[in-house]
Amino acid sequence: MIRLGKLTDYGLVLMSQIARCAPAEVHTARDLAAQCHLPLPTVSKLLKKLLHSGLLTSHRGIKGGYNLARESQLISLAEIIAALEGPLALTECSMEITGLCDLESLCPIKDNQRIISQVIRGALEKVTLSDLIRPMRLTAIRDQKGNLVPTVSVASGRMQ
Amino acid sequence: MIRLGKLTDYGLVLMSQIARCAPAEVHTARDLAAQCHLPLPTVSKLLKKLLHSGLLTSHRGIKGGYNLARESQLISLAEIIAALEGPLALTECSMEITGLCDLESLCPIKDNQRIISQVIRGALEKVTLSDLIRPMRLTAIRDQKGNLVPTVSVASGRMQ
DNA sequence: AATAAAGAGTACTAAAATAGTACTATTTAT
DNA sequence: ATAAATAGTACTATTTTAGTACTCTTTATT
Repeated sequence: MIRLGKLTDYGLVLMSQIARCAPAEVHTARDLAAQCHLPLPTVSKLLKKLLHSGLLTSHRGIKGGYNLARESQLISLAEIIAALEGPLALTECSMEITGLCDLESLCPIKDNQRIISQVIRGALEKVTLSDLIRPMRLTAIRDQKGNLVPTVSVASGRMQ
Repeated sequence: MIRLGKLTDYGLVLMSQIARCAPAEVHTARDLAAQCHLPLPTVSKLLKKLLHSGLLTSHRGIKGGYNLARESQLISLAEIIAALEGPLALTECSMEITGLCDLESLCPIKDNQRIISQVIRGALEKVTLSDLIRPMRLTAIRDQKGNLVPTVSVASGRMQ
């Protein structure tokens, strides 16, 4: 329904993996790639992006690595997704094609995008990285078929 | 931040255009294309999808056209977006690549996707088509720079 | 009954964004 | 001094998306 892109997904996995460990522990790109079963170059690329967005800190050289810039309760999904998806890509409507919009005084596409983005961002800002990893460890339950299912009660409970 | 795709955007514009008119009025694909400044084949394609999802009704033959299947207050953005984006595309993780997930008992990608989809869907279900068109007509305000900005107060007010 | 206007359905093509890879430079603890 | 790590850039292939064309079926009007 909403496309997040593989890379964004990978990024969330990486952030979760870091968040699950001790706060002081640093993580090399190589270790994270192995733990998450992802290709190393891709992991490096993602970690750099997350670093530039201020969600991670890094230490270079031997014994270097990455770590969370803040506690996991203070990092929202909105931030992580925004860091990886880039700033909301405006449609080309917002530029020079002004001659087309003669009937409406306001461009409806622009407004729709703005409203929807705001709604989604509002929802994602209320869910933190710690919410994302908590149900996986504590509140996983089994459904009728016996499959483990993480209860979303924590995340969705905060929404309303 | 969240990619909706041009076609989904167009679809929202079409639905809004229909919703703005009198409830009994039928709309041909040709008229909608002209009113929204969109190519006719694309509009046809979108209207068919919306029809199949039960959001529109259609009448064939001359004097035919499309109309909303329900009142605009009863159509949520989640429905429209789901109709146009297709069902949430599961990542390939959910299938036969089971050998990779030996360390974790639960696939973290799957869980993330499920949680995020649920959060976003929950937010979009609370916003209706009538919310989408209302701020454009009634509560548009001007910001510091004098630009018209639709107030999202209606939509975001319903969220919490 | 004929006709024209509308939707219904299918298949194909082109373009753009995404994902992935490779390579080089720089930093730093041992 | 060296090895291990991050930092940065550029390139390529694949996939998805967007767009188009064509044919069939239905139906109000004349």
